[in-house]
Amino acid sequence: MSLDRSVRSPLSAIGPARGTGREIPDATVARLPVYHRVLGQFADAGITTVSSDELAAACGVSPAKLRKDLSHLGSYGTRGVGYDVRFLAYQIAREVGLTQPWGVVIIGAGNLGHALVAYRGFASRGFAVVGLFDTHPDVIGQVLGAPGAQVTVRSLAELESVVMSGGAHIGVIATPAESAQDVCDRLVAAGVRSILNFAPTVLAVPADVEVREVDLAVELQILAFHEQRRLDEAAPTTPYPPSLGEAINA
Amino acid sequence: MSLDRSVRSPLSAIGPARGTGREIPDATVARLPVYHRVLGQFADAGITTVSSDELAAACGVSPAKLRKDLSHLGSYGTRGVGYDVRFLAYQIAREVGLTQPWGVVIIGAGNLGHALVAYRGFASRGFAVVGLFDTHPDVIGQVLGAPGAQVTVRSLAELESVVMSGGAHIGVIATPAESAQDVCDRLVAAGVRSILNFAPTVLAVPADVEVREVDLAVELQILAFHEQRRLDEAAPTTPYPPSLGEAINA
DNA sequence: CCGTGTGAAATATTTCACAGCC
DNA sequence: GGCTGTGAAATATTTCACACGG
Repeated sequence: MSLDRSVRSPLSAIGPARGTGREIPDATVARLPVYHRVLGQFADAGITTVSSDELAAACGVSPAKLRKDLSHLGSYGTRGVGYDVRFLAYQIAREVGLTQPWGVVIIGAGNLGHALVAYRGFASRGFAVVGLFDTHPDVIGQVLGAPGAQVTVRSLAELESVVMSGGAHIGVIATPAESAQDVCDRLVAAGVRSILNFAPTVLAVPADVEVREVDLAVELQILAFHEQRRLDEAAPTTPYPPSLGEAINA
Repeated sequence: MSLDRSVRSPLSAIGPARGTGREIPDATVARLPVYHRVLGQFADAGITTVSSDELAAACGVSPAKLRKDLSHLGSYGTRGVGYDVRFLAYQIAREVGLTQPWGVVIIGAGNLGHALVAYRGFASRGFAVVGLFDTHPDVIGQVLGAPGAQVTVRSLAELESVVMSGGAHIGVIATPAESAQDVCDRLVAAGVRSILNFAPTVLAVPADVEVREVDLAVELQILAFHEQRRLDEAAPTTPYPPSLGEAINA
C-alpha cells in the first residue's frame, strides 16, 4: 500500500455509504479490487459459486479476513453454500465505483506513460484515458494505445481545458520528480481531487484531495529490508558492516 | 502493502536487528524509504539539521508517527535540537539495507520493463539491474538503459543461469498476467526469495518467499472508491441518509 | 526553553470461534 | 453437514501528552 492517510473527515462524515454498508475500513477497500479481479477470473472459467475458503486462497488472504471484508458490504453469501460469483462481483463493483465510467488524465508520456496507456484492464474496469500530456515537442502529437482505445499526446498547456471540460476525475502523474508538484498544483486547481503519483516526491495538497503514491524504489527497499534480515539470520557473521563501497555492474 | 505475511519468527528470532533496533513494525519499514529520500533532498539542499516537525511535514506524516518510527531504530536525535540530516539518513540506509548492493532481475521488456530499467534512483540506492529478460525474439538483444548503466535484453532461457550465478537478490515481474506465475515459479526455483510483481495476478509462493504486488488498476480503484463517496456526499440524491437524526459526530 | 523519546490511551485491523441458517 | 456472518479477543498501529536531557 502506499503510504498514507488521507482526508479522513472525522467530523463532517454523516451518511458514508448507501445500500447496506456503513463506513468501510481502508484496509478492506484496498483489498476489494483484488477480490473483484479474481471473481472475474472465476466467472470467466465458468465457476458460478465459491466458498470463502476457495476465494480467500485465490486472493492470498485468510478466509476470516475475506468474510469480514465482505460482511462490510452486506450479506451476499448463502450459508452452507458460499457466494454466487457474478452476483458478488457485481456488488463489489458497485461499491468500488466500477459501475460508472471514470475519466483519467495522464501527465508524462515517457516510458511509464506509455506503459500506463497500453495497460489493459484499464478500460475493462471503466477507466478511460481522456487525456495524455507532455511538454516535449517530439512526443506531442504521437498516437499511443491499443487500436480502439488510442490517445494522442497533447501539450501540457491543454491540461486545464481538458480537465475542466468535465471528463477527468483522476489524475496520474508520470513525470520526473522535478515537475510533479507543479503538475499536481495544476490538477488540483483544475478541480481534480484524486491523484495517483508515480514520481518519487511527496506531494503537498489540500486536505480534500487524495493522493496515492507508488514508488518503485520504495517497494524494492521494503523487499531489501526483509532480504537483509533473512541473510543476517542465515549468516551470523560479523556483528558490524563488513565493508562498504562496492562496484555495481550489469 | 502486499497482501500476505510470512516469515514471522516470533520465538526463534534471536538477534533480529543489529545495532540498536529490535523488531521493526511493518508499517514503519514501509515509511523508512520515504524518510530516507527526503533526508537526501535536505542534505542536497545543504540542510544539516531537522526537527521531527519539519521532517514529518516534508514526508507527509504526523510528527508523532515520525518520532515513533525513528525510535525503533535507536536514539539518533538530540533533544532540544533535532536530527542530524546525514547521520540519520545513514542510519536509515543501514537499517533498510541500502549500504550494500542488491542485484535485481527484471522479467519482461515491454513498456513497463523499459520504464523500470530507465528509472533513476534505482542505481542511486544500490539496486543494480543484473538481468533483463524477455521471450520475444524481436526485443532480445536490444540494449536499454541510460548510458553508463546499460542492460541487454536476454532470452528468458538464461534466467536461471543468471540468478544462480549469484548476483540476483530480487526479481521484478513485468510480464503479462498469463506468464507471471510461471516466471515466479522459475525465480523461486532458482533461489530468489523477494519478488516485486507488477502483473495483475495473485502469485502462489512458498511461505519463505516475500511478494509485493503493485497493480495500477487496484490503485485507481481505491481512488475511485473515495471519489465516488465524495460525489455521493455532494449530491444528496440518496433515499436514506439526509433526514433522520443523523448528526452523530461532533 | 525546546524538541526527542516513550509509556499509556485510543484506534484500527486481524484472528478466533461459534451461533445461525440453508 | 457445511459455510456464512459476526461478536469478542488478540494484535497492530497511531495518537497523546509529558518526563527528560542538551
